[in-house]
Amino acid sequence: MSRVTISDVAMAAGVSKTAVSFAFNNPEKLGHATVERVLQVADGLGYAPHPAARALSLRRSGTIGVLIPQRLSTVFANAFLSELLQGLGELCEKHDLSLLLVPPLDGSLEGAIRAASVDGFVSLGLSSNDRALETLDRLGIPSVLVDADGSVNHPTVNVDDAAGAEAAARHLLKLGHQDIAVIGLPPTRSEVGLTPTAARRLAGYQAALDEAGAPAPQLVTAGISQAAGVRAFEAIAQGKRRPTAVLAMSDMTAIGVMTAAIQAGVNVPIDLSVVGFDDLPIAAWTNPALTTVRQPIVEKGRIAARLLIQRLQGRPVQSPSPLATKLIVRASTAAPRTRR
Amino acid sequence: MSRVTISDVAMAAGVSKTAVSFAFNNPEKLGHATVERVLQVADGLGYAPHPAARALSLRRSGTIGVLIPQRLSTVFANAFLSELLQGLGELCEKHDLSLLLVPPLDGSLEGAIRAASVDGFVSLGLSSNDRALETLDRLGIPSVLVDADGSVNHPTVNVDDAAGAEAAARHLLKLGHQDIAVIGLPPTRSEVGLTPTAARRLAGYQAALDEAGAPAPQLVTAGISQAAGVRAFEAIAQGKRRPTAVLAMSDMTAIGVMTAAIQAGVNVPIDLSVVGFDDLPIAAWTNPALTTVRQPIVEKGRIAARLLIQRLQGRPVQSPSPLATKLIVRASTAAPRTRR
DNA sequence: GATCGCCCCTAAACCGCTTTACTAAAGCGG
DNA sequence: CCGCTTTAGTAAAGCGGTTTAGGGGCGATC
Repeated sequence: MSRVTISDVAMAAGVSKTAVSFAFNNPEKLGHATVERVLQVADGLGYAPHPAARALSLRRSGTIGVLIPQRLSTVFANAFLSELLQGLGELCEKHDLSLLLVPPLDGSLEGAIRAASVDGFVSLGLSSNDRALETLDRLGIPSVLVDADGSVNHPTVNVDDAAGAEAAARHLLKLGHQDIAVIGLPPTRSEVGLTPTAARRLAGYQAALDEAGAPAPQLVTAGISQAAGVRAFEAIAQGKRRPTAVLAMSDMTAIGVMTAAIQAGVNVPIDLSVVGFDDLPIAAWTNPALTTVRQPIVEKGRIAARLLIQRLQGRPVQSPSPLATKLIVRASTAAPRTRR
Repeated sequence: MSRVTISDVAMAAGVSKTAVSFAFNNPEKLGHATVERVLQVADGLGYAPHPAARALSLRRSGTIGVLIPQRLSTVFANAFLSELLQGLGELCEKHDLSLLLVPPLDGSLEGAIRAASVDGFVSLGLSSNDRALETLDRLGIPSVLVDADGSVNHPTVNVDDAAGAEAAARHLLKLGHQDIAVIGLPPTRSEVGLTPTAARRLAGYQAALDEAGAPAPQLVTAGISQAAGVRAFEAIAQGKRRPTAVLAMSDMTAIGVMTAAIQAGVNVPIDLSVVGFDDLPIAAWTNPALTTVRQPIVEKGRIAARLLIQRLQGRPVQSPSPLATKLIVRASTAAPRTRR
């Protein structure tokens, strides 16, 4: 009782395999009556072409992979990926493509890449020296990079992280903050360095602080989860000089910091200002509502998908210029309580 | 400059294709030296077995599909799927499986099912009369159902929706509410009726109301997005008799209702109590924090993945009993302002 | 009446891998 | 030195589709 194959249909309809294939894919090559009959028989038998066989023969799978440098349980705890998938999904559905989530396999992204039956990849947060990129190139799989370094080989979709970060830092400086802590994103995997986005945001913060002659910020690294933010707050709170403001590179981390701060009796924003990054939907709903840097994540997904689809169709593509970011001031930031 | 195949490696290493295959998959069948040499050559050439060819030959793809009855852009606007994917992802990564997102193709789930190269499906929200289920059966693809009707053919993972809903309604009744509106989930696709979860929750609400002898609730149907919640509030507000409380079947919808209510100058919870369903992380962060029914979504994903993996390994599985739900009382519910 | 062209349809090659069945050579006990 | 078991490797047959090249029939053309 194994699967119905094309041969079964051919036999039952009294035609060749070719005819069956044509009936589905090139009906104009066959007489009208034959097409009808074949389709009828196929339907009766419950025939569906085997996707892997089809992919092998056609040299395309109708699937695009989303290369995710972290474990799914980690990355789905942050709505960033959900937003991106909304954008990707929109375009993919329009072009009858499926999305394959490709996280590291046994810790190795390269292994996961090799094993994935996809026509192309949308890769997240890869730095240009990542070996995964090399693997993609060697296998010749078309790829579009999101949140990456500039790459010569691949179209890349980025936002203006530096400008956004700079605006965030300026906002705090203008409010009068001097003691600022920065909560950075960790490297996504042990073997690679700072994430491209993290590097750019850090540079943005730094540029604003330098320009204002502010002291170097305390730098803590934390994951992208709320729990990581809680730990980051604890790390900061232990320091000898308590900052009056925190710049976080992710909304979820910022929320974790707020949670922990409020829990510890610290008033946000009076005693501690907090700024996030991303402007996820939840940012508008926290209490106090989160001041953060908005980046158009859904749009990023749409653009990435569009570029990849264009590449798959053989059309030339070029990277768009970085998308604009925008500081959204809400209630989690205020002037520090006292300036001495 | 096409892809390096197993033949290329065989030729370069001076052995047969069989030997190359063995070197990767059954090294013990070959001399140690040969294995070494083949692997060396393969690595030098940048060889990776073609996934589709492998899938065709092995009759397994190493991928499990997540059957999603709605468009990705819709469904990812609600954190439910993210949570579920955390659970699914956890188990899948452990077993070296990838996840393929399978939304309807041109509106047809069945078409999407046929086209997906997967070893099994985790299907969301399918009612037992859904034609998609029939398709799954005919193709003989192992499946596990989540949030479905009880099914004889497939293991099913459910939560105790009715009890959760009943608890939510009781909570409102105990506070003194009599005029209650229910915001139901819409059918996921036009051709099917009420979602199984929606039906069970509705039954739960109804049971509590009947028991208390409360009047029949006003019933509005709205999507699972915040925007849908906003529209639902507007629909309710237009009615002649304004309810003092709202039971929503989804947190996002509930949040939309709160947004719209507050926007319209209605005080939540004083003038309007709102109860959600799911207890997504965001529910704790809204202002006021949302009273809602907690269901263990991540755990649901874990269990579904575990069951499916067991089925794929040929081990017998049986549906677990429905997982417990729990009413989480926060700040969005209170006694109605005045009882006449 | 032979030739051509057109319409339908098919045989067979191919996509790239796995695996069964088999062979040649080596090892070994008697 | 012979027959028997291992060892090390191979040829070929799948897996289930698509596609190229071509064959048979038949009406139109010359």
